Amino acid sequence: MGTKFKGSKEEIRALDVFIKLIRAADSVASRVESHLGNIELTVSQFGVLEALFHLGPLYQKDLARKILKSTGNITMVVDNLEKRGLVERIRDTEDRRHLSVRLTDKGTRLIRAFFPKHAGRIVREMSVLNASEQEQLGALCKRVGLQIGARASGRTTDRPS
Amino acid sequence: MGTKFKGSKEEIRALDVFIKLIRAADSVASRVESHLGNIELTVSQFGVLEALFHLGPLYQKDLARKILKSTGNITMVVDNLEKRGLVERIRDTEDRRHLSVRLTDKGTRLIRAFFPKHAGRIVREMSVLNASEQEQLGALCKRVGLQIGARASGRTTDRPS
DNA sequence: GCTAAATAGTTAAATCTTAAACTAATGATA
DNA sequence: TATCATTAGTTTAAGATTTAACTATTTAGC
Repeated sequence: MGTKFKGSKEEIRALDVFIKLIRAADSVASRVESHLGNIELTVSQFGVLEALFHLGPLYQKDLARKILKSTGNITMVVDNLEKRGLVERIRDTEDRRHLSVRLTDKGTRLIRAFFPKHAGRIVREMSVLNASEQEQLGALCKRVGLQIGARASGRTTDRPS
Repeated sequence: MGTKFKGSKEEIRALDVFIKLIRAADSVASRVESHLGNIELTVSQFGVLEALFHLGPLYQKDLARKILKSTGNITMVVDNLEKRGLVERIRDTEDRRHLSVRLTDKGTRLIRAFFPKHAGRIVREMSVLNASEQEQLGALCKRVGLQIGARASGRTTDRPS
């Protein structure tokens, strides 16, 4: 990237990788997510539907951790999905503090019809790398992401698994 | 990650790399940027100061491309930096549509004093990988980020360089 | 059983962000 | 020069996000 920073070899290398990592993620994500507008979903809304689709009903707390957003934000995201009849909240009878969020039939139909296109986009994005390169990238990302002493990812209490 | 998605080997691999890439970038960025609050700068504000520090005066258009934000957003970011006396706008006499943004002395002192700490954080983040691993990661990120047919990164007309 | 601490979720205020409409300036073309 | 298209930047409206304060509920210790 164009950064004309003068520092040690080590610094230059680290800064260069950092910016490439950030830009790659941003660029891939925005291409993959650019079609969400077609079904009137924000990235967060889609993330919630996707999580519920693959994992089944989840508490809002767990949704927040999954999509890397604050619990305050989840309240609004789920509100908006609920207004459109795509998900419903169910108060847990065991522990009444918990709200379980689950897909309605309408929500299930939407995500089931749409997810394959989404997955296809991701496959296409990643296809510039062959299988072994993809695995290398995944492994390296996992290591820098996990980082010893990693803090809350800026939000809530996310801990990449 | 916990995604219980059932698909082809290829799909599973691509989705897995995708989520690892997004999460790594998010997690590293939020740790590196978490200290910006100490000097009362947002991520975008810091990005502008850093770009001006390393590249010299830039037009707002170029700043937008550099920090991956819309030109509308740059107007506000530069407004806020200008209010604090960290940057100044200079109308280009050749082409009066352009506004050149440059660091004031105060802005230069701030970024000069602060940047080394920032760079240190990045070096520390990346130090879980050795030099050759860092270079591998950088090269792989560059390839997926550039992607053939890459569109606007969601904003304006950014094209990772 | 009470009380204190912890947890899940909501609300409100502040900020950031974008998209789209708009203004101003430039360039191209006749 | 008159007109049309393009470009840089600003403004506005709508929405997303976070933090912190708040409510409701549960758990643990006494």
